[in-house]
Amino acid sequence: MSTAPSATATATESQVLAAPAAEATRVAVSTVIFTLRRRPEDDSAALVLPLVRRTRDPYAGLWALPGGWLDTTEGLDAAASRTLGETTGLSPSYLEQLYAFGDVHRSPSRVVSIVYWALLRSAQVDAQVAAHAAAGDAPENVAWFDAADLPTLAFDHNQIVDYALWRLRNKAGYSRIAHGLLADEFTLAELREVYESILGRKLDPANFRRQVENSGTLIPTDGFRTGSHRPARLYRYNQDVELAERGPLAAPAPAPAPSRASFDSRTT
Amino acid sequence: MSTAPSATATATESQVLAAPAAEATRVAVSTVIFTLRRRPEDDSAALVLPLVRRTRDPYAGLWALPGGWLDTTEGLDAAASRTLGETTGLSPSYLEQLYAFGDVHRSPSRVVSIVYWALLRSAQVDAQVAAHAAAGDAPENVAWFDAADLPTLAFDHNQIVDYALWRLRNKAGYSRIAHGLLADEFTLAELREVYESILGRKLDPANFRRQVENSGTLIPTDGFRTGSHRPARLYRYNQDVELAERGPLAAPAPAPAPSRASFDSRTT
DNA sequence: GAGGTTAGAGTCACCTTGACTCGAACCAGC
DNA sequence: GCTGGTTCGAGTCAAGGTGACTCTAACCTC
Repeated sequence: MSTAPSATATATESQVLAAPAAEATRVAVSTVIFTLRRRPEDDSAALVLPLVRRTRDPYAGLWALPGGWLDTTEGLDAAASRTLGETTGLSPSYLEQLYAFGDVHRSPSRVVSIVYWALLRSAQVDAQVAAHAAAGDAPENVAWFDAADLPTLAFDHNQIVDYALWRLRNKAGYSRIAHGLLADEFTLAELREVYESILGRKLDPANFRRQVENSGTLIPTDGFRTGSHRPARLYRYNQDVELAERGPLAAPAPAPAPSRASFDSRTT
Repeated sequence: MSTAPSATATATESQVLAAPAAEATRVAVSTVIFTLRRRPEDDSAALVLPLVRRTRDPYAGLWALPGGWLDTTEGLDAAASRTLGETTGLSPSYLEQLYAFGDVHRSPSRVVSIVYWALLRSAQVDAQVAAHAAAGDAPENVAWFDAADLPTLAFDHNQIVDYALWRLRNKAGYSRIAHGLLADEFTLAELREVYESILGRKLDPANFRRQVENSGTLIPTDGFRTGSHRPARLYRYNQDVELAERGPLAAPAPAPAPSRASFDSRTT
């Protein structure tokens, strides 16, 4: 079975099989999906993303972003969720369109890729992976890579990941994007660690607390996280604030089934 | 997500091989292009954009964004420039990808539209229109509309324009986008008027001057604009600063012939 | 020459931010 | 059960940016 999901991934952007219909342009959908993983060595948090090893010819053997062809009966958002699920078994907590790549020579055949970027909560990764393992359909040919240390990828996917990382860092500065990487309840230290790993620099705990408390996006709970030194209060995101900064794509947007275009979607 | 991975793979492969000509998804490119026009009545500046009246059936008679089909031999940026030129005779001073719209029901047939947004200097509009009129190939069925007061457009184009306006306003806050609407040399009052018409509110002249002077993006010239009261110094944009905020798409971006992805491209 | 208008500089209060200090609460080791 | 170490969480202070405002210089028109 192993080859099944990877076949899907391979079909992405290949068109090798037949070079059909002479010169037809085809539309693919790919997703750059990040989550946080703890490095064993220094116990720091690192951004990681899943890649799929290609088994067919354009760039066979190389790693590529999960994706697939756009189906004629589904919207772009739905296609991103579907292809991500088929290739990796994952479903994101946040999903947003990144960019459309359509250079003539980015693939041997003519392919326009609508690329999404997504976030995943760490706990969800383990749960979803475990579920698939139990069901016996664990996706093969999928591996997780440190976003800061990628090999050479198929197509223009290195460039795409760079752009997604840049967008993530940018967006972390003015939106509540970090929620997509955290569980429902979290301590301020955990939230701060997410921002530190995204932005790549240390933040002052006191100042971070002041800023995030004044932003009005957090509501304190009665819970505390204990286990090491002084207990830290648990917080939860205020669901009422998220609509603030959104653009006009918010409501009537192409937002089908598993998509969750929450937060601010300032797109940049 | 798939029930059985093998089934998924099969479906995808058969789709690839079948190359369903009947239901093929097609890729279109459209552009929302803004310029400033002076309202005769109150002498204020207004954002206007050109629309094309449809002569064929989906939404025949309604106004739509200029655009056309993506050619197999051109990149997305090139297609945006080309279709814009073919339909309106205009070529923009700034061009950036906006969003890919791919809802299933946004058109009777299946169309994915890669939409760009662009800016045009007012002087260029007159020059280009005059050039086409002299050459006898003035585009028909093109009219300019106030961006704040549009009729019902074809397809989902009203929503697209709203999104482009939102992006323009957003971007005006942190980039030098206004340069795309001004001539090479301009006074601070002219620059301020551009921002005021984009943002829709008055700005304090003194504070505006202080901010823009400290930003380092302007270089004063020796010229003055005279004619009304005290002469105002002419400024010019500092071409060295623009690379600052750009993302990784800057250099290797799909930036072909007439495209000019200058300024900051923070995408939102 | 007088009055009006715009350019451009300066002042002041307020807010945000980074850097830093300090006490409170808890854990681990002795 | 005491002590030292660590983290939480509150507070202080200076620096820089911003909005609101004032003031003078330079030019226009009548």
